[in-house]
Amino acid sequence: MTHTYSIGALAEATDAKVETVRYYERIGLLPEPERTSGNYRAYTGDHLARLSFIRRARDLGFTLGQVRALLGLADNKNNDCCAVDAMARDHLTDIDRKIADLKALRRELNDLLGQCKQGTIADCRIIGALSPR
Amino acid sequence: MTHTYSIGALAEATDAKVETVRYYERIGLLPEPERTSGNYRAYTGDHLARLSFIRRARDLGFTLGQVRALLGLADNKNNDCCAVDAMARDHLTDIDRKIADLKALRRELNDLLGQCKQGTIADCRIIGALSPR
DNA sequence: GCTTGACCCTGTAGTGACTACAGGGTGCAG
DNA sequence: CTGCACCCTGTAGTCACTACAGGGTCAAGC
Repeated sequence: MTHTYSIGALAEATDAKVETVRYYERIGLLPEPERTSGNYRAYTGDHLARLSFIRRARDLGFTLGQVRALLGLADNKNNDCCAVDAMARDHLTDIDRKIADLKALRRELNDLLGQCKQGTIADCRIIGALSPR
Repeated sequence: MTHTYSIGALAEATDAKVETVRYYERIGLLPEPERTSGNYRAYTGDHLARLSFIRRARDLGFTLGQVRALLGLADNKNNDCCAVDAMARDHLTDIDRKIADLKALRRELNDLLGQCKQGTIADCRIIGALSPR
């Protein structure tokens, strides 16, 4: 007798929402499970493994499209590792760019706050910076 | 005779899309302009100033809700500056948190890539890290 | 067996900030 | 006049969820 999971149990085991699990099934990322006599979804350990993979990859910031690709690669053990490598490297490049953008943004806001003298809007350096010159 | 702008001209002047300009009008962020006899929107310099403000604030990462609040503050020159200040500070806190999150993510991906030895999926450290233990 | 509350189901729509498309009208240079 | 760029409205799509409506199922407790 193989152990099955309800959708709530599967969601809890993977720190996902029930609705998210149903969403992943709808978009084809997670295979449809068998159903109980009451029409409840009955997930297996394989579903648990797959969903864990998905959530972990999402936690690492991969898009669902990328997750789909990673799953495809993982499903065939003979695939070359370099495609995974390349995806991770591309993703790292994205992350580096986002960090740089955020740092530039932080610098600019800090500058504006540094000029802020506490008064009325008429004197406000931040509002002034947003307004056309 | 006051100068007016077509939607295309306004969009170009503010580095926005035409569709975005219409979107802002629909959500009430940008006031509806007069129309030409051909039913084309005829924007004024005031619209240009307001849209410039909006785009600039978006560039700084403020949400549209925050932009709406900033516009409200800017519209009354007698408002106290501290509300603007507080919004900018909150935003800075958000940015700091995002940077920290991205850095943690980068560290983790770097670790995984560092362990990557180039082989098949069966040996892949990244796939291994994503798969349940 | 009945009740009740937690959980499940499907279908649909909403979030935020855009973006794209369909189908049709306007303006103007050539 | 023609052709092309631009305009219009209305609707739907993107991404990754998230929420809600209305109804069914399950199981513990009485």
